[in-house]
Amino acid sequence: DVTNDLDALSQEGLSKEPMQQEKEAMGSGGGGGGTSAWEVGMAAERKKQQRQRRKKRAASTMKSSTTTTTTTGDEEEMEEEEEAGDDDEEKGRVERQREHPFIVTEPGEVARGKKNGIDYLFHLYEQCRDFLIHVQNIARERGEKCPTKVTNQVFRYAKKVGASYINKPKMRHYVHCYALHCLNEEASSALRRAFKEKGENVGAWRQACYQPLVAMAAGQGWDIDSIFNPHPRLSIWYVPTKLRQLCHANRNNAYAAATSASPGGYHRL
Amino acid sequence: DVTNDLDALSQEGLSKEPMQQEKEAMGSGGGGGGTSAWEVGMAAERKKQQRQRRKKRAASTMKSSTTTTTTTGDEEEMEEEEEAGDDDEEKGRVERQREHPFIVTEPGEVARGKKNGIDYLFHLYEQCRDFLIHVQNIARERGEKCPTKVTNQVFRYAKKVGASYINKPKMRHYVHCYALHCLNEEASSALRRAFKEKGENVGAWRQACYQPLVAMAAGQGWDIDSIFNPHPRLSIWYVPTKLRQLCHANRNNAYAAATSASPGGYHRL
DNA sequence: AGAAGGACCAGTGGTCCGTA
DNA sequence: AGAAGGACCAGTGGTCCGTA
Repeated sequence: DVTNDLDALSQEGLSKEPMQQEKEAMGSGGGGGGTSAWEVGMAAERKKQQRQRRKKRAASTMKSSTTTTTTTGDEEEMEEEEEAGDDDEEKGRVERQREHPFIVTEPGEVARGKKNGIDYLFHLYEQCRDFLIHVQNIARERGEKCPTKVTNQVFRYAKKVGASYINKPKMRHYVHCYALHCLNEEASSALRRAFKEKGENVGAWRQACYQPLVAMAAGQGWDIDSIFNPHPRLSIWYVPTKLRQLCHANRNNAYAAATSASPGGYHRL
Repeated sequence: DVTNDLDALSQEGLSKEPMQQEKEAMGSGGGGGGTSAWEVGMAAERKKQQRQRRKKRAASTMKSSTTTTTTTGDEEEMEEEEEAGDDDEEKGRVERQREHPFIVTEPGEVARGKKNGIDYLFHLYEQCRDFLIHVQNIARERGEKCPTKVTNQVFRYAKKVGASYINKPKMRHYVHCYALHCLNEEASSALRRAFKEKGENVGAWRQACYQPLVAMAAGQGWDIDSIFNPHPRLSIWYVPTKLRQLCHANRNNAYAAATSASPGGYHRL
């Protein structure tokens, strides 16, 4: 009942075709307030990206790919003025819709071509937080138990209110990147600029986000939970397994180093 | 590896045959310190209850009851000096072992006959807390995620270290009784005395434990979580569904009463 | 009838791997 | 090769109901 039009609207044009059926389901209601600084920054981009939204709703029978047209990945690094592809409609194919892949952008930068930027990625985390708050309010109203984290229930709610571009594997995949952004925006921004500069792909940037977090945890006895939990926007996210493991491994290494600091293992005695 | 002999030992003789195989598995190691006030109080009772512990380990094939000997429930309200029944061994049956049922006892009172008292019930909750703390320590040591509640993992751990008399359905069943004990020991004790006096069974006492808790929650806007969470011994237990529902129902009733307080529903206008 | 607890079940956290 | 996400799976919270 409580549909979150605001969040859905703020999406407009950011991901290239984020929600065909969802828009239809919600109606494309006129712009409500609450526009964030980031959304304002994005506004300039929007005009050139407001098309392609029809396309048959992904039929559930679609899975049987009749003619395997080997689509080579050449449309990837397209020039920015490709004028927003109606290429899908051209052939009338019923395509599997997915979000455009992320590229490493610096803060404030909008991804061009069929790509999404990192500001957009982080925005998804804030949308999830809003969805969680809605789910919590509904639960309290009904006297049901109230989730403290972004759970399956929250992802289901996101889908229900039309944010089909939000899904669990994606959000879990980049949690630690968002964590760095929350905890040390300076460091996060510097890392993004550096990786953009080097022309690194998203995977490389994502990997590089771990180390600064481990360093922060080291200052808390490698207790990553004590880093996540006190932070209001981060505490609602499960600590990623790999980050937890990295912290643990570093703690053990530090301990091993400390206990064999002097030649001959002096500290062992 | 970290076996919790202490807790297991403190059980000695309280439940009649709490752990036959478990004792064997753990060895009946000599008494370690850490004896609680309640355990001291119980010590006098122990001498008369230190037998019956052999009995074949409950065979897993046991389920097919060959000769259905209709055991009538006459041995129930036995006199207290029944001298601790070796009756099981007498017939050499391979019986399904379970804990003796609870009876309503007043604080400090030990159940006689094949019964367990309420102090013993509450002691089980404290054992679970100890098990949780062990599980948490192990998790931290391994750098794994650390439970904040008594989870399946904790019940599994309890079984592993020999506390087979602890199980999830039982602990969940009486959580709110333990909650009242934690939050208002005076009220809890008074209720126990009253229900023992009236000769009520455990089920009736258990039901009666809900209302005082709802009344406490009412003082917090019927938010039962705000009652459980700040309490160090209670916060590790999930709020029982029925208690949550009762609080919600009472909130709604109170609201309905408030909005139709004057004749003719004045407040509605 | 009253009660203990094995065992089941719907929905979870976690992430792999078939897909594009 | 790099990436998005449907869908699976082991183990969870919750408690019913066959058992004693």
